[in-house]
Amino acid sequence: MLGAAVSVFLSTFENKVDRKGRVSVPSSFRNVLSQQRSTGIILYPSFKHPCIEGSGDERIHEIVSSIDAIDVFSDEAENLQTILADAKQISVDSDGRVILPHEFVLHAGISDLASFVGLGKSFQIWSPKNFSIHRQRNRLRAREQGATLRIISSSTEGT
Amino acid sequence: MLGAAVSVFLSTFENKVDRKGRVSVPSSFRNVLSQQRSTGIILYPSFKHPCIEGSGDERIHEIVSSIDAIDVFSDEAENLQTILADAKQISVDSDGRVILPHEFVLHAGISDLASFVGLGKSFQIWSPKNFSIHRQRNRLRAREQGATLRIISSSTEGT
DNA sequence: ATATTGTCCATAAAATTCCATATTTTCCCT
DNA sequence: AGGGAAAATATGGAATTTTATGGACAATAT
Repeated sequence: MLGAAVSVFLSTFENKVDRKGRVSVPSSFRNVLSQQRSTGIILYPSFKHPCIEGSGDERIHEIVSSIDAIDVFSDEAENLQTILADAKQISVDSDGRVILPHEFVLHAGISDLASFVGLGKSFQIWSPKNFSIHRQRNRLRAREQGATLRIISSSTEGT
Repeated sequence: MLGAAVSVFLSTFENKVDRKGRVSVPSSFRNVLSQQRSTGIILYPSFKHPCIEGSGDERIHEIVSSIDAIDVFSDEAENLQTILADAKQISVDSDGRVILPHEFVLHAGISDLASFVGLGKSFQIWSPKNFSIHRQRNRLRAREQGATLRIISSSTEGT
């Protein structure tokens, strides 16, 4: 275990998917999950991208309360409810591995490698090939939209 | 180290990278980090230069809160998440050393020496050769542009 | 039965801890 | 101020632990 314990999902890890569909959850992600007292991980297909969205069950509670907070019959509420309907709770075995549900694997185009991508409070699981395309596109856009960097540097200013 | 306890990353230090990829973090940098209560350091590849960007780990929390402050599905949020996906948290061992991640070493063209360059609130890690080129270019440009520099005085400085 | 799931063991690679040493720097004493 | 003991640094290497990953086996469900 890494001495440093930042409690957010960080960095990208590429792990192998074996013949039985098992794949190791990166150990630093497992640490974040255990800090959240998550019994397992929650997975659901992304509707924006060909990837799997993942988080501890903390995140699901947030989504549930968001739904409560908005109009029950609004489109937004329905979108969020779709997430819940599609989500699955997956248990992590004693060696730190999970089995990715078959439908999700198809949705993400994953075969024998899976990229776990840390996004702070949540993470994504991609096929490495799709992820590198996505990443490249994001980098280009981030460069065009200089605003991003401004936000960061202004919040550092305090210190 | 008792010296001048300046709480910003300052000056440049060239340290050896051993066979295992370990390199000592300059002790004055370590002092800054411990003052910031950083348990480790955050590293990520620079978009602008062939070098590694570094800072204390509080920066990650700033980025995560920036993400929280905006719409989860926006481009803006994704831009910021890209930074998290590329960043790594590295722990500093009891002897004050870190292991530079292989991808970052490649990006920066580092082999057996690494230059730690203090930039105030953050720092960079360069291969000494690339850094000297970079510095030279910066100096030339500064001279051509007349090196204007506006100093913002802090509130305590009166006048 | 047959396929799927969960538990357990084995192992190689990588990371972390621990120890050793040479060189400085700091500090104290006379 | 100078000498030297003590602490701090940068660096090398060894020992130990953690990970990721593959396979065997029993338990379950279809």
